[in-house]
Amino acid sequence: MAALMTAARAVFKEKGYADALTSEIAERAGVVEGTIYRYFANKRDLLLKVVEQWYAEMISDYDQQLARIHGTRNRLRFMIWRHLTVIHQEPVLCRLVLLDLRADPAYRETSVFGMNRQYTLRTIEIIEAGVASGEFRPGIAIPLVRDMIYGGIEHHTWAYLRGEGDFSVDGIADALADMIYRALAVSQEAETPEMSALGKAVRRLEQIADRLDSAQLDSTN
Amino acid sequence: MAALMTAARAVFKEKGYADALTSEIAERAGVVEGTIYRYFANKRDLLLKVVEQWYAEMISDYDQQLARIHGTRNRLRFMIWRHLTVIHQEPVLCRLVLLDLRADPAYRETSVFGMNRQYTLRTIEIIEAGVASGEFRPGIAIPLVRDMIYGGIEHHTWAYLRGEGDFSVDGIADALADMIYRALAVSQEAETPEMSALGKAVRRLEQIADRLDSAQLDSTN
Amino acid sequence: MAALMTAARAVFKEKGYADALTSEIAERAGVVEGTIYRYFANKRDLLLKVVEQWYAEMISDYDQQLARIHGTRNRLRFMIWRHLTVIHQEPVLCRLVLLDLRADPAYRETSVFGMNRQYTLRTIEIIEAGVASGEFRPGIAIPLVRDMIYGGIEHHTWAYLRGEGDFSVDGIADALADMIYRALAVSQEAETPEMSALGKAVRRLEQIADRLDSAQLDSTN
Amino acid sequence: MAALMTAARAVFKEKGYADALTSEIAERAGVVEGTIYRYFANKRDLLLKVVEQWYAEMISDYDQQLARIHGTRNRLRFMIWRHLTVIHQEPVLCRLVLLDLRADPAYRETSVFGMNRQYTLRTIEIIEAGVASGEFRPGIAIPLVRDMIYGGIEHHTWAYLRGEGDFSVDGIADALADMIYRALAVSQEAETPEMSALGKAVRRLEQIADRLDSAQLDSTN
DNA sequence: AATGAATGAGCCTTCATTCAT
DNA sequence: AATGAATGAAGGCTCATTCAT
Repeated sequence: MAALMTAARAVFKEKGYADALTSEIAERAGVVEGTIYRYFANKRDLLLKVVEQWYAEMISDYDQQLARIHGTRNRLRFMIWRHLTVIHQEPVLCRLVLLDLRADPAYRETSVFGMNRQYTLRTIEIIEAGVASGEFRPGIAIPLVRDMIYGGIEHHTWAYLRGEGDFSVDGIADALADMIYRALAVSQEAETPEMSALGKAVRRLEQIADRLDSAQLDSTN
Repeated sequence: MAALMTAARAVFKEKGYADALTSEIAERAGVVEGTIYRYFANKRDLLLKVVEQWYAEMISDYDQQLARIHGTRNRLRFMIWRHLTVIHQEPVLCRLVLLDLRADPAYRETSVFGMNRQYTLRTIEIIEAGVASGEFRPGIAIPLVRDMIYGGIEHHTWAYLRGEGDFSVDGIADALADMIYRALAVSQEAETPEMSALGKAVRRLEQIADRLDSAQLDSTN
Repeated sequence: MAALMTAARAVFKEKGYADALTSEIAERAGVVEGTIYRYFANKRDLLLKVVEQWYAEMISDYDQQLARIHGTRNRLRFMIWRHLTVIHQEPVLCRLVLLDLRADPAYRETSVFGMNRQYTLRTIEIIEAGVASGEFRPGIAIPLVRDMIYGGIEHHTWAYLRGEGDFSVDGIADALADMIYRALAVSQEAETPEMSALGKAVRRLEQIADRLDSAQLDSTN
Repeated sequence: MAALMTAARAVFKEKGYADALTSEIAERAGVVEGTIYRYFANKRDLLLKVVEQWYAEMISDYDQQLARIHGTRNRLRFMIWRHLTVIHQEPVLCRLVLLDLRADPAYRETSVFGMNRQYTLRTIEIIEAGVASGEFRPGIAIPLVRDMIYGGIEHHTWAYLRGEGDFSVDGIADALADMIYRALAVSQEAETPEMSALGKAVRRLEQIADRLDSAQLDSTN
């Protein structure tokens, strides 16, 4: 039931999982507590369904945006930037996933586990494509790279997830994307001042080209 | 009191924080429950003290071992390998830190926060030394590198922390150390004469980009 | 829930507040402990509700009886006599109010505070009416008179409230009513033996008239 | 031990009895907890001794001041004013006596009970002297007067004892002393000749009342 | 006289879940 | 489909007092 999902999402966002009361969720949805159990096996199942829906929204959004971005470096940066944005916008839901779902022994049997796989799959595909095109070295431990990205972001944003201070989505995205790119790139010769400047110019042009693509898409819809 | 710390550590390792009973801790230490509260403010304080002691042991061990290891790459790999080893040997205590301590809003005021800083400080110093010696590039976002290392490890070992399967300490240590090294190392190539021509090309590209940017801005406003 | 209120009242009367166990209250009401907390915020709230109900009973009883009693002196004596009777019949509940409720810093925000106001309001109105009719002096500090009455009664019955000995409701009522009347009456000439005897006779006749009134009321219902 | 008494009095005044910790009392006295029990049977005994000492100070002070005050009315007012002053200056200690000592079933066996007797004895003696000198009526229920005074004051100052607002020592002393005086004073008027006729009328009324009483009894049985 | 470490019993409260209506 | 009243298990914490040294 949509009203229950909406109510649950709101309450979970305000209170977190443990402090969210089924009674409050029911009240906000305009039903009695017992009704929850007609649609959801238990409170945890309700959380699972809420997070599932959230992931579905995110994945769909990723695909739309990613379709307009070209170049391994840009796409990689986008994935990082987008994930940082999610954390920045929904810290409480992120905490729920990290603490209440991922830590559960049954997490792997969970639908959210699968959706998270999908969620990070784009990053892996970008890296694989980079390897295939020769832009990245062969023999890279790709899952480990994925963990460096997502784990690095998670680690870096824990204070924010805890409710302390803030962080710069763009700044972190730039620095992290650069570092990951360097770790994977086939040669490291690029670091003369001229090559660095060339890289920047090329990236600018690519971004402009992306924007032109998007503009075209928008005008045709 | 040592007996209480030992007992608490054992019970926390077996049951986790929430499922650890103060009554069981007291019983194993051979005292009554009330005695716990002469030495510790509450159950959480007991956890804090246990983790503190554990960190102290680890930090001391690190320093002893690190003194014998030379070379940036070796030292970096050691830090990674050692952390992986800790997770491999004490997954439950690691979970406690990750889930029960780090997520707490008061974590920053905690002694464990400070010890964790110390714990990762070695890694930061190694990187700084690498930069100072010219082995690593200048201008590296060192805290972010730290987060890639520890967050990457954490992310990679979550299944194990959850109690699923196993992981290869040495394999991960090698792959991760290599990746981090590449991300930080200066380029091996020297500057070539043709680079001056590159500079000219770059400047031309930048001018094109500027023109395109201006054109877009005009049409969208 | 009525059963819980009944059970709670009984247990509070037997054990006092601190020694009353929620488990026993629940058991006597034939429900489980948790059920208490569906109807009452906590143990103290339960006490509050029990005392509230008791006050409501008393106030209603007062009004019924007071309607049949005429004459300032008689009405004043009735209020005193009735309060003494309450203490005589329910010493433990009175102790609860005096020690556990009235001493609480939040007492003033309590519903019982308001009901106690109502409870003593009758006395104040009787005195006010006495002043209005010229029977009592003008300029009397009425709240202080109320405190002399209720405080005097309380002070006088503390040994009984403590469980020691007994006291004569009628004797104290007579003596106290007389003293209060004297303190308030407009002239004190009445104290010749003849006037004293006259007063007694008149009061007897008034009481008989009251009884006749009541009898008539009863026979018409 | 004086240091313990001083420390205990301070802590009791700050925290009240229940919230006063023996550990804090010991600490302030510069001894360890166990030492308390060398001088006092238990925490309650410590409270008793502290209150005893306080009463002794007060009684001595009373006697000094009372020696200089003459006239029944003045002496009575002084007793009232002095008691109000005590409450005004030491509300917490007063609460301790009222709630923690007086309510105790063993209060009567307590030394404080006796001292409180002494404390109020002065008031009783003043009234007795008033009766002996003919200033007050004979046949007064003196203990009840004492209760009206001390109970009235207590009732009137409960809000203050609870920590709410303030009260005027002098204003209340005046009003209460006046009221008590009126309640006790003999009538000012002398007997008049017509009173003998009144006697006859009274006797006739009594006879009517007797007949009515009998009639009622007959019809209801 | 003083220490100070150890005692130890006991109860209020929570809230997801159920199931007869 | 919805109600909503009832369930019921479980555990951290306190602090005055003791007693061997």
